Amino acid sequence: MDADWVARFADEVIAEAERRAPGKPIVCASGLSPSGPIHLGNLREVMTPHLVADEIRRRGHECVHILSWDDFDRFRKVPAGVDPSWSEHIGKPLTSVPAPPGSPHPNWAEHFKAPMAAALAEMGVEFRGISQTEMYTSGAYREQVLLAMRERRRIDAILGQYRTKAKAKVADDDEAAALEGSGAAGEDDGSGAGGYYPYKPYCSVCDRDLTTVTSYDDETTALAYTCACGHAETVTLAEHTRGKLVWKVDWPMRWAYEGVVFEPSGVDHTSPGSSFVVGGQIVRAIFGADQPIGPMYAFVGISGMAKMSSSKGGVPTPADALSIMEPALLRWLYARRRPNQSFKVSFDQEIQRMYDEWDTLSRKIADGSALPADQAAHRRAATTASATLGETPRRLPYRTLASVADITGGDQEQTLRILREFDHEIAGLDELRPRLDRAQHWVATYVPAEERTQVREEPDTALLTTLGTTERESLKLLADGLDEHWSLDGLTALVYGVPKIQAGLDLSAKAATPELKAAQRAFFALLYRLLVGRETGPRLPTLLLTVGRDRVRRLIAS
RNA sequence: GCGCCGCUAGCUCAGUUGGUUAGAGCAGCUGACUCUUAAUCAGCGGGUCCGGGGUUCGAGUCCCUGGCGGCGCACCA
Repeated sequence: MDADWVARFADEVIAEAERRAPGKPIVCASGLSPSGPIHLGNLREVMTPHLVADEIRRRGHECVHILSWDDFDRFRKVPAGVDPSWSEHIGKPLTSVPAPPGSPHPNWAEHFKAPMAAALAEMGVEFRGISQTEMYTSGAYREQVLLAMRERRRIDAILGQYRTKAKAKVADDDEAAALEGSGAAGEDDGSGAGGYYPYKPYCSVCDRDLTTVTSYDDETTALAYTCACGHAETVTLAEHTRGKLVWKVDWPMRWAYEGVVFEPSGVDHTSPGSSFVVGGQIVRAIFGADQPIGPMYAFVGISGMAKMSSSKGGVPTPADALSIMEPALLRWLYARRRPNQSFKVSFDQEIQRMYDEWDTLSRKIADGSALPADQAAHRRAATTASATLGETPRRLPYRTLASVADITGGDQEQTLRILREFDHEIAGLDELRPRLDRAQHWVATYVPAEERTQVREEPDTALLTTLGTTERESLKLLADGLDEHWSLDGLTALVYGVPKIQAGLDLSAKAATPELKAAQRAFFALLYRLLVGRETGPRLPTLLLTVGRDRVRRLIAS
């Protein structure tokens, strides 16, 4: 049996589920707020339960992974890059805010949910999405809402244990004064004159949550509120559906409602008084259910996209990552590290090393030499309980594909011709996809222009005129040999052979004296300077083939 | 102030409920190769498991205590 972190959580969850509700499907959960682009950090909120749920299914247990879309949350702020006029929607549910201009989606929440759902599908993540807007507005949580309101004083007391601001500080004047002086805003006191209420209605006139509950009657469920827009009314909570429980009550309510056994959360929920800690008390005391097993996951960083992300006005999303790597690789990044460990998703050169590691691991899996934990991570990345993720039929190294994409600029014909020199059995580019597409996209989108290979348009006459006779001779030898040696192997022999001939040796002589090696190195550097204006570049045979005979001759003619 | 997490090879990390001689990848070194540019293949070396105390026949693993680093919280979802 595997002993990686996923298997250990699965052990724990299965045992706990047996204790709580024997024989029932096991529930793992994720929650996402579609208030903006859903990034790679948020993906961990989904991948962690996904991997655990998938392991549970592999073991033959019935398991459902629910993904709660917190689309009934309030629209909090207008992100940079969006028309400031959207500020009029602040306070409305995310599903009532218009999508950003040009979006094909009906509202703000849908605009950000859609790409995430597509990325998850591509990654083989199966889940049951639950719109909180639908749940609340359909009255699904009716009983729970009424219960929470009935128990508001006990909820208030639980929350009160963690409240440190001035309100409850009648006992210690000095400390209260000190807190006042610390600059914290003291005006937003959730519990108004009428007391504490865990339910917040959206105003029936302006649809914003700038409301204050002023009274509630347990018998009739009559709830009176006022809104900052001037509206005031009394509704019957037993029939009202345009409002929600405050977050710290909402979350534990859903744990109980869905019977969640496993739901991780970000490290920002670890503090005393945070929603996970308070939620644990509330779910037990008010809703009579247990808190899920909930590991805290660390943040996911990125590398190599600092400039891009700021210019695009956002952080990279799973879709961005999938544009430069295959789904299995992205899954692997989340499977190989324990949740409490942070890691980075690479958009820079690191991705090449990442792919090398992945290919090496795949080979070790094939010949059985991989370590158990590595085997587990690989299997979780490449397959799920119900599917095998699509993979590239013929897998050439990512760095090779990237290098070819770099010098061909994505030209199909040239790409095929050059790659065939690496692997003669390639029938067509299709069998190199989708890895080839990802590598090409990476080069085109994320490799900085100054690191791209740029073949010179015109000869470097300034350099050519300074060359000595030996160098001129070497260039002539190369130019004269191009026709005869026009293949990957032939050109390899030629570029190494030119310095040999100049040293009085035969083209194919076996010799590797330090002097000859130095001469070869110098010759290569000269060719790079003349062809691409730098000291180094892609392997010369590859480069020469790509540039073409005539252009090579033109660039090195002295 | 309160709380969470981390500290194992040069780097990134594995190390079930304590149990032989603490393992991988990358980097490094050596060798092979007419294949330079972070090529490929084969092999090798490399650790005071943050410090101190304790429990135990036995501690990287458990307890206590210091240190360093990262992050979060104070009636926001």
